[in-house]
Amino acid sequence: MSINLSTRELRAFVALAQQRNFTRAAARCHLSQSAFSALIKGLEEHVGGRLFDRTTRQVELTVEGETFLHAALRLLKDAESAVADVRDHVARKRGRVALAVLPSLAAGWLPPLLAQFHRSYPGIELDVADVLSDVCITRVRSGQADLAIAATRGDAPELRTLPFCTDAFHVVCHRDHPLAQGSGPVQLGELAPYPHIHLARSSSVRQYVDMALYPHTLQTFLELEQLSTVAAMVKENLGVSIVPSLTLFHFADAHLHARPIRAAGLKRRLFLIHRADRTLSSAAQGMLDLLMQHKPGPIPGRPATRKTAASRS
Amino acid sequence: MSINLSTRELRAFVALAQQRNFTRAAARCHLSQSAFSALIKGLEEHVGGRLFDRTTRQVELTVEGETFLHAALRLLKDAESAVADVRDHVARKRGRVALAVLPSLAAGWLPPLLAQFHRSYPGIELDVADVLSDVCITRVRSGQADLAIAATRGDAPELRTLPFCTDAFHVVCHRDHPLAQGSGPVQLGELAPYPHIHLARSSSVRQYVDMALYPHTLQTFLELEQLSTVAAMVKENLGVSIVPSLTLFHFADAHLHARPIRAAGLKRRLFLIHRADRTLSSAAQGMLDLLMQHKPGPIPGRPATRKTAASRS
DNA sequence: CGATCTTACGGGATTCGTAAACATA
DNA sequence: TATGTTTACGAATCCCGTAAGATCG
Repeated sequence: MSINLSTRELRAFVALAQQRNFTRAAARCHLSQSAFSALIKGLEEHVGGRLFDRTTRQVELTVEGETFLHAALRLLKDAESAVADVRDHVARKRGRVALAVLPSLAAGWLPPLLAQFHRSYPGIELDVADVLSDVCITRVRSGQADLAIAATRGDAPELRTLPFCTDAFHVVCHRDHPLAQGSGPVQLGELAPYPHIHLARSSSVRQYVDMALYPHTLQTFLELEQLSTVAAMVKENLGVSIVPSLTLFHFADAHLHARPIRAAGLKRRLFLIHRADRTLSSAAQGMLDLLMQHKPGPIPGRPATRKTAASRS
Repeated sequence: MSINLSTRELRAFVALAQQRNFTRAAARCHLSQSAFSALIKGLEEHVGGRLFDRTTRQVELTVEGETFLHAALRLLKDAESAVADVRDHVARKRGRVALAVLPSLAAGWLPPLLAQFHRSYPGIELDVADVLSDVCITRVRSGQADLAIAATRGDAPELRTLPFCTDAFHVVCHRDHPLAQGSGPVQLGELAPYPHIHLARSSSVRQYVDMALYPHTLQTFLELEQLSTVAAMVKENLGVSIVPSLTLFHFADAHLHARPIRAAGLKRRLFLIHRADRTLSSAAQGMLDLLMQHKPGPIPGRPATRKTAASRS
């Protein structure tokens, strides 16, 4: 019933249809003329009818062969492009990688890495969602993202969570603020007296700080959505703000001052998350390798140089 | 470089992609599990990358495999339909036959045969050109028609001409005309005294008659294009007309009378013509067989019953 | 430990190439 | 007769199935 048909047969058929000569077509297929003849004969039996009219002097397509020629050409083209597609994807000449990354990393640390990735694999489409941790994880679970970098572990069984890096906190203030006197680390307790400006959406920062200060609390003066707004407010000396060290690039301004906070355990851990039940595409694996090689170092804004690559076998 | 890919491999791939289990997929392909495993392995080497992630417990498509699955499904469908196309054409379930037939035959003798052909092969499209001999032959030479029935031989080397039948001539006149006295054959000489109505376009008739009468000639009274007009004129008793016997059905009328003409060599020969350098399509061969089996007999309007079939091996 | 995929290996079918037979212009 | 296709046949290759090995849950 359902027959077997190979691209070799199709190529032989097309060669003969074009050359109209067994000997030349056989040579083009790197076959002896007799093997080629047998191959065509077999193909004709497969498809169930003669495809060529042949005398010793002339080889011509039959009407049926002519209709088959069109199909054969298209099949060959499609088959070759299908295989080329797979090869291109494996070779990272084509493909797509979708990332879900915390906004703090997405704006500061990620861009140069994406640029590097794009230089290496210019054919790969990139899709970055700069979203908060739980959305990052949701995206990976649903398959919308291949990789996520989030501040929480992915606890679903189908997810794999790799420790990525740790992020400390800095306090930022106006250069005229009392805290701007020194440039070294400050104790968390020193911050209590001052009005604070918080980033509402990244409530995880708030939780970390509250936990570390307990039973003391900070004076919340203002809650904002955007880090850049926080920076503007601090620049007006309306208060100080505790921010993840990786977001300090938002506060690179002559009127602002930043100091690291020294407090036991006051740091957040970031994780790289992907699905465990589906291997990463070749392109996504390449992205993972690159990200792991360039984890943010302990000093924000200065990439670590030691290699901690995880490579596919 | 260019690889070999067979529908067997594709079917195996699709089976595994759907079953996600080597053992079951192997069974579906009527293969041992080990042979199936090797086949998939070979396919993966062919396309140049892993298509499945497999542990002993789970078999899943890789991202690359998923893109390949779409292509594989389409390739299989196309390949099967291509083969089915050829088989349908060979089995005369589909196809097309183009005929070029003299108008005399096309209107009277051909229609019931086409009806019979269509009953036998309802999927075959038919194209009939009712044109004069030289156009018939031109159409076959140019490939516009598969078969022609014409009054002249096709003398080009790429044409094959089969004797088809001979056609005598009748004289038709009004029932009140002197010639209507008898019903048996008339001598050609008996016609000379009467004014004649000729069919201008089928000048071959004229040539035959002139040749047979030489050195005498007929009194040409009127030249017309359409046989039906000739019939109408004769019905008004404006003259008599010599027409090929096969066209007598145009003159089946109570007011008209027809008598065969007896004259040595006064008959035209009809030929069936097709290209010799291209075999007929299966459908056209079927048509040829049918036509040859039902050649018009010596008495017009009554199909011959003896079989003179020419069959393909 | 059980289910499942992979590897090893002998036997069998397929396919190849050389050479002779055959066909057509 | 010369060119080109088909047939014949031994040899190499490929593919299949059985059985043992490896791996994951």
